[in-house]
Amino acid sequence: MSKKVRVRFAPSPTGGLHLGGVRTVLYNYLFAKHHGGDFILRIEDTDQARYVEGAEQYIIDCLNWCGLQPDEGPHVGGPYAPYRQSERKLNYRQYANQLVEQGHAYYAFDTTQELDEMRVTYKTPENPQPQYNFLIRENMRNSLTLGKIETARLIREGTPYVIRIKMPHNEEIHFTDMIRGKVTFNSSLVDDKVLLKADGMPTYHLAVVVDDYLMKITHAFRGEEWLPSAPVHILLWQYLGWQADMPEWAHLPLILKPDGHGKLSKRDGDRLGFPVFAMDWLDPKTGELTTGFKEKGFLPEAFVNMLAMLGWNDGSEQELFSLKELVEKFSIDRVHKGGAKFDFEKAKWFNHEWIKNSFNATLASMLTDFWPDRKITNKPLLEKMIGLVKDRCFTLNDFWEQGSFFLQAPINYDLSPIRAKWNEEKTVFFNAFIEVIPMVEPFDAPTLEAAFKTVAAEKNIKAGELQLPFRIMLVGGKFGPPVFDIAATIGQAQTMERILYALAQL
RNA sequence: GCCGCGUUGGUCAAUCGGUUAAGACGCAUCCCUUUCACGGAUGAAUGACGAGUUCGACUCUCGUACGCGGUACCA
Repeated sequence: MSKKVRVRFAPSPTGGLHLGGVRTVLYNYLFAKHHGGDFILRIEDTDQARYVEGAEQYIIDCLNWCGLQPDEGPHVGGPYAPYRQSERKLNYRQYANQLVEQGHAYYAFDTTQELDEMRVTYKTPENPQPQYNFLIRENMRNSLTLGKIETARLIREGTPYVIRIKMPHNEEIHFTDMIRGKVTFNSSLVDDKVLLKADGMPTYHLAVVVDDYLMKITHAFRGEEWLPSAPVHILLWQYLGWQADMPEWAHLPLILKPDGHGKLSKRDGDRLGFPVFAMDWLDPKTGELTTGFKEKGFLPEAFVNMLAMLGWNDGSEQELFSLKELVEKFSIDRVHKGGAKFDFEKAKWFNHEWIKNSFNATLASMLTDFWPDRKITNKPLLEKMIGLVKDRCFTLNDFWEQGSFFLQAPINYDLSPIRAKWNEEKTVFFNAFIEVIPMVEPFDAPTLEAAFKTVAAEKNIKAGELQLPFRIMLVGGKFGPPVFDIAATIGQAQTMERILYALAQL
């Protein structure tokens, strides 16, 4: 019997959840669910310096919005609790000590200052960034150079120390990545990474391995930026004697900035005017607010759909997928190796498609949530309005711009396009038309249009010349769905009222 | 510098040795529409470069170039 699939998403609560992060979760989730497995959320909050209050809840909120609910996690519990690294502290030291006893790791007493000096001393044009490696560790203050007695003394005296992995000299380390195939590294080129920090917290390297083992993770997905540290993790799995349980790895391609090159960052969004976070993120330290896709008026389904297609497709021409369909069709071998540039125009297109395919009633309740300050009491009217304007809305925001005049009389009228050509005949026409409106039965678009044309013919004016004025009277500008649809939707009273108001202005 | 990973139109991308190299976004033109859009149609635009393997290479191999990532007591 094959073991059950268990994948985890392990963010560090240091700020907002950006596109790359959400896509990593998504692929984790899709893979787990596709194979009938569990999706686990683990919080990696060992980085005290960058830990941000509230970021964990924010991550959970984002996952909820996207519909990617974890099966296990700090807020839902599970058999391997706790799911926060900070609450698992004791475990890590135990394993780090084990590695030291086995000779795969050692104590290092070098101060920050000493490390800085080392980096300056050994810096050459050929080696601009010297590493704490098999060569240099011979010249540093660690248990390898100091000897047993001195090491024991320093520890007894409470000298701060870290535990570093002892990378072997000139060994081939290779592993199979589910996306990239076989990847090979030479151990001499990897430095002696710190495993346990002076404060007793593990670094990411120790923590992922220990946590993945203890939580029985079977598949590990992470960004491509982690590929260079994979050999450290592979070795740790071996040294700890857990090789048989090592998860399968998948290093996901990066999401790149639309212009130029490089990883997409928060700054790019600010600079180019689009969100890079799933939801609004208010940084409590700086007070800076970064807008999210949710608040920009994106449907979660569209957001997820768009992200899924940035680096994966099912090989067919289909582009629109629900989360359920994505789960059914996802396959890891179809994930791309190369990074993809983010394109906000395409993202909006996805949202537009999802808006068009959503029911009016669904959109109506979304909009009432989206506009908490705009008291919308007339739900049937809202739904009718949505039906008429949704084809032209790319985000939830657009609905107000495109359809607010259905819900309330326009505040600003731009009469300039008709003012120049205005004349007495037109005033006469509209006065006559108002008389007719109460008699139009039923008050629907075709009947009203017929009445409009009849009056125009009686008054000897071309109906075409009257349509633009009529539109502006109703909506305040040159936009919106067909005029008679608008009139029929807002009703007789509103139609007359708005004509009278505009007539007074003219 | 070193190591790793990449490279099909402007962007997302299909192709798993043989096609006129799909499709989508965006762009352009036309149609629809006496508003603005949506929509429909058409079009321009692609295999980084150089060798090799092969009857045949975008596809396999090698090299070059370029890009990205890493090179922290950050993840």
